[in-house]
Amino acid sequence: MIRPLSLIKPKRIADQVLEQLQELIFRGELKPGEKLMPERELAQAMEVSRTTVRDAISKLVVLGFLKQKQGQGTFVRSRDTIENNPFAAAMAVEHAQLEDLLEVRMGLECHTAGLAAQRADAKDISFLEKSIDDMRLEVKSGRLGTEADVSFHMALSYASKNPVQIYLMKDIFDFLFFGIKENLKNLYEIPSNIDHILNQHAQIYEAVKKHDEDRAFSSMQQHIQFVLDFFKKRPV
Amino acid sequence: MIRPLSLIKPKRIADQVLEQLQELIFRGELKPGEKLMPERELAQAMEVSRTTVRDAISKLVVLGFLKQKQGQGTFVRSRDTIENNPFAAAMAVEHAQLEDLLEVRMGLECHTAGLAAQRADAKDISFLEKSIDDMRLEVKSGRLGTEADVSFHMALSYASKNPVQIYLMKDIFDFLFFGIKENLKNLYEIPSNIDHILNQHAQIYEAVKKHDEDRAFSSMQQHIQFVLDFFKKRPV
DNA sequence: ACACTACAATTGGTAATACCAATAAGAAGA
DNA sequence: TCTTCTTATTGGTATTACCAATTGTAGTGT
Repeated sequence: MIRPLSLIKPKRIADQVLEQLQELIFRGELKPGEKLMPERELAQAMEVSRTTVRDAISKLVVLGFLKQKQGQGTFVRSRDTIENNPFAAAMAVEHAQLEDLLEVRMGLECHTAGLAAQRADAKDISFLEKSIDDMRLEVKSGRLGTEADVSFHMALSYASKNPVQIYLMKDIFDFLFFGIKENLKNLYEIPSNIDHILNQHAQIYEAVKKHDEDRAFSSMQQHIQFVLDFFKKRPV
Repeated sequence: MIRPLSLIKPKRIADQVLEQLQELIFRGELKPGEKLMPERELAQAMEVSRTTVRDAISKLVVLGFLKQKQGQGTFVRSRDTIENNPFAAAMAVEHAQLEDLLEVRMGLECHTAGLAAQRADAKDISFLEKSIDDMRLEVKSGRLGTEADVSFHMALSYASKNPVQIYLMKDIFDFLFFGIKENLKNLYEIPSNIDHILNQHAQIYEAVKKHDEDRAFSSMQQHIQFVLDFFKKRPV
């Protein structure tokens, strides 16, 4: 046989069920937050076993499309939070806490701050400065200031001139501010916290500007420790 | 109730099974390509139902850590492709260098070493020790010793008790040792390098064992700096 | 009338068992 | 020796029963 025809696909039933459910979600017929039919009803409606339905649902849960709660039901989850985001996946699978992520940031960003102090050029410095100013403006105009906060940390990553570092930080903050935005609100809603954060940013900025590696490191350390302490005292 | 206690975790059985399997894979006791025990045997060995085992395996398949073949078995899969490895994606998209990745490791692993020094228990210590011994054996038997090297760093991650950290490290080493293995050969092919690395591992181990956080940090710093220097002098 | 308790219904989670389907390896036959 | 059939192994599906968490409601007591 020289030219094999388009090969037959082994039609696993669970995959067919998955496709149907996925299509419902993609088309928007099942909207985020909406509750699915019970597994038993789905199985009966599609004339397959509940085992198979659970298999399909289970995959969609891992992929972040669905969320199951025993005793309540299965719900559609807004997908943009987890799309291709390694941290979202890690946090979901390991059911990790926010503090775990902050610990990782502690390692990553302290080192980054040190690198930034070594390598920052005039452009980087001005970006950092602008982020601090923007955050002040945002807060004064009544908003939370989270966007400018992110800008500051991203500017710092860019100043480190390390592309992998930049990539990772982007993933982290995407997750933080689209995945668990609600949790972070607590931090920003307290005015005194904003002042502390602004001061800490300013200290990091000064250290980077003076190319003081050690001080940049320790300033970042204090900054993240502050956030860490806040969430340890205030469990979600 | 003023001070809420540490809330209890009703861990689902399937998740516990998943954790065990994942740890075997992450620690390198199950190597890529290797075949798992049949589902029926796993269920019997853990004294759970096959349904539960399948549930756990199913998740690991979706996550890309396992691959099932009907009639053959379940096999360990390395997540070294850009589809499911964030670092492979970052390196490819940003055309980053190996040194960039090592810089990120510098931040992540130094901090991790410090945490490990604080939190390591007897089990962690023994895993670290075993990894060093294994690496000596691997080298004496003519092999490169890369697998035991990875095991050491993964054992350190586990000692930090931070799930996000563990997950990230797994991704990094999957990429390093199955994505760009060729580049790393240079490092291991020089016997004196192996000696240095073994000594550095031993120093980290001692520091962790004595719960000396600062020394663990600095030992890891020296270790990664050594590797970094090697590749800077010997561009790929 | 209010608050609390107890019970029942709903729904996802686990178990046990049987059988189907694909694969590989070995046995039987040409 | 090669082919073909059988068989054992192993993942995939189905069925049924029961456990566990959640919610709502009816009942009870004050």
